[in-house]
Amino acid sequence: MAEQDDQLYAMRHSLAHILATAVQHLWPEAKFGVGPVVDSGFYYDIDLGPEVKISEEDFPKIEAEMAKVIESNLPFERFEKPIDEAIQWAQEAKQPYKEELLNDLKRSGTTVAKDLNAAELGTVADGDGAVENVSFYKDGDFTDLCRGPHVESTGKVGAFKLHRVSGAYWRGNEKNAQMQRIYGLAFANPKYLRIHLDMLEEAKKRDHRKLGQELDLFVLSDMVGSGLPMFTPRGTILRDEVANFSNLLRQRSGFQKVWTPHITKKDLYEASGHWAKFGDELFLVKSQETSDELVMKPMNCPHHTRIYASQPRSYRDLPVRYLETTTDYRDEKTGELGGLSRVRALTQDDSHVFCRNDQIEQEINILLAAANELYATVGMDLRVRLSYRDDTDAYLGSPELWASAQEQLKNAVIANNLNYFEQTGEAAFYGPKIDFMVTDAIGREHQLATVQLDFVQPERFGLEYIAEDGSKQQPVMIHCALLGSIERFLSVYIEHTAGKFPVWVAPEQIRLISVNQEEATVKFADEVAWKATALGLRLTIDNTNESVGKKIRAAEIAKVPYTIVVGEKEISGGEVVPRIRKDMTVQPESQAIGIDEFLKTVAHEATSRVQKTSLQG
RNA sequence: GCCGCGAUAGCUCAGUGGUAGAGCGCAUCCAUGGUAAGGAUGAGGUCCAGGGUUCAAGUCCCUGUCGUGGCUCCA
Repeated sequence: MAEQDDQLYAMRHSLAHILATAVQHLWPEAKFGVGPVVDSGFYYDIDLGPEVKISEEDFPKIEAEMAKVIESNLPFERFEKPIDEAIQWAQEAKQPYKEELLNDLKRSGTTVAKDLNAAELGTVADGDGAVENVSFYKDGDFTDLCRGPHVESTGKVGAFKLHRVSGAYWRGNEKNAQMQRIYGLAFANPKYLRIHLDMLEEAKKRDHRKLGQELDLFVLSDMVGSGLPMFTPRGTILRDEVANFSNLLRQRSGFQKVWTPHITKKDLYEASGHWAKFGDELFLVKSQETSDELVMKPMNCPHHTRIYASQPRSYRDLPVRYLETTTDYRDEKTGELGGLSRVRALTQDDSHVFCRNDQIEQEINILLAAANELYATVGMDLRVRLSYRDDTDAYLGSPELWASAQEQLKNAVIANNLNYFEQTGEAAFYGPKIDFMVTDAIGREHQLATVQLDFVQPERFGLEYIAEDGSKQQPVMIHCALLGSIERFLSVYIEHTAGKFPVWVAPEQIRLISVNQEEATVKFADEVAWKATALGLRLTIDNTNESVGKKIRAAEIAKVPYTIVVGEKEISGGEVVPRIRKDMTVQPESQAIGIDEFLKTVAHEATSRVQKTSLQG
């Protein structure tokens, strides 16, 4: 496996080189930046000067040129030059970006600038001092500075396709020149490339922004503003269903709902420390009546500490568990906004536990069990990352407290049979945390929520309880949102399900299609609707003057779980043959069932939140 | 925030300086139907907003708004 991975890496690297070769053939003035291997291919950053703009329309031309290079199957020739000669080469070749890289290599043995923080970028400087020699690769007429490895000749590069072009700053710094980044996809053979392209195609079909439009779930408006989606009746059902479930999973363990206002004096965040850290992300609100400086709340924990601190607490009162599903406001950079994944008004299914140190494990246990059940119910694989502190002094709280807390987190994770991995140095400065990573139906992993221990806010807000011995002690805070933000969760969930929601979340659970508009049909349909509503079901009647075939098609497109057609047969027999959405059943054929029994079964499926139907099972 | 691309009917989109279009949806009428599109007719437009160029701008230029791809992967 590792050998194949190495081979694929060399292929992709070689393709970046070939891309550069082709670009040089087409635009001899091109200045080249870096051309690394990435997840599913490679890219190359290229500066063609302010005049030339490469667009996707140029891809066929570039691909054709690349194909020529590949066809000629020229050997990749590797050679080394002393660093000073290499710099001279870059000057002669008029490659200022390469020259800059080489000068960095000469100076520090790495191209990663110190101020970029190599560790943070996930790269390690590969020399601890100045380098003496650097390597080059050459394919026929084009020579490129490159560490390699490359495949032996240009013919052995597998299957590729240029994917997109975008702007990128030289060395990721917006103060630097903007270059054009050409991305390519590359795989060992055409089959794997095909599979990847199909996956991208599938992801496009499932795009929550597209489905949100098609299924009438949420809308955006120029007049409301960027990053401020509004939810339609259907979308609001989705929100309510998932939020209610998330709440239920905690309310049964003693969490109590609280409510806090959406604007607050900024003093609260000065006390919590958020003002100093996130001040520029807060929306400011001006009072016309008082001199108060208010902000829209960006989070809820400081408020919850105020409720906790509103009365003296005994060790007997702990844990105190608050739950609030509420909207927070954050002024994100406009370029970061998109669909529901990143918004400026985000609704958190937030909760905070205030407990004693010795209660951490038990409390984490409750939350993990809830998360486990939530993600099992929505059918997403869950694994967690235990994020611990490292040995630096960047953390607040005593080392003993940290050690104990980390152990308790781990115990709880093990007790819940969670797939986990541990990572040091990933903790927040105020406490260790558990990150939830979920995998969706097409294999993409998303981080949705975290459980975080917090030793800092209790301190900053002077929280306390009276211990058994009469002394004042500081509680620990546990932050948890199971869904994360509802908007972001829905963006993932809509794509995970491709809009085919299970009965419990489906905005419309049953659609009743009338065969005609006769009085008896209308009356029967109304009776069924009445019964369904009494059972808490969401049923709509399609009594439009259209053909049955057309109405069924409409129900299919709306991805309604159950469709029943009602005409004379059903009225006289009292039975229906439900049309079951394909993903919900393993049985190809549907069977007739009494209408009351049908409704009861669906109602039961909704309350038990199953993904598959038991009908005709 | 920065760079690229885009915004035309409710939706998806065509329209390359000279009379605003199609399909779907919607409305009306005919057909009264049986498990993925029955037929006909019709209504529907601030061509994102503001400014400019031009005899003439949906179309070209500038600014803004909104959307979208990227700006993290290090020779």
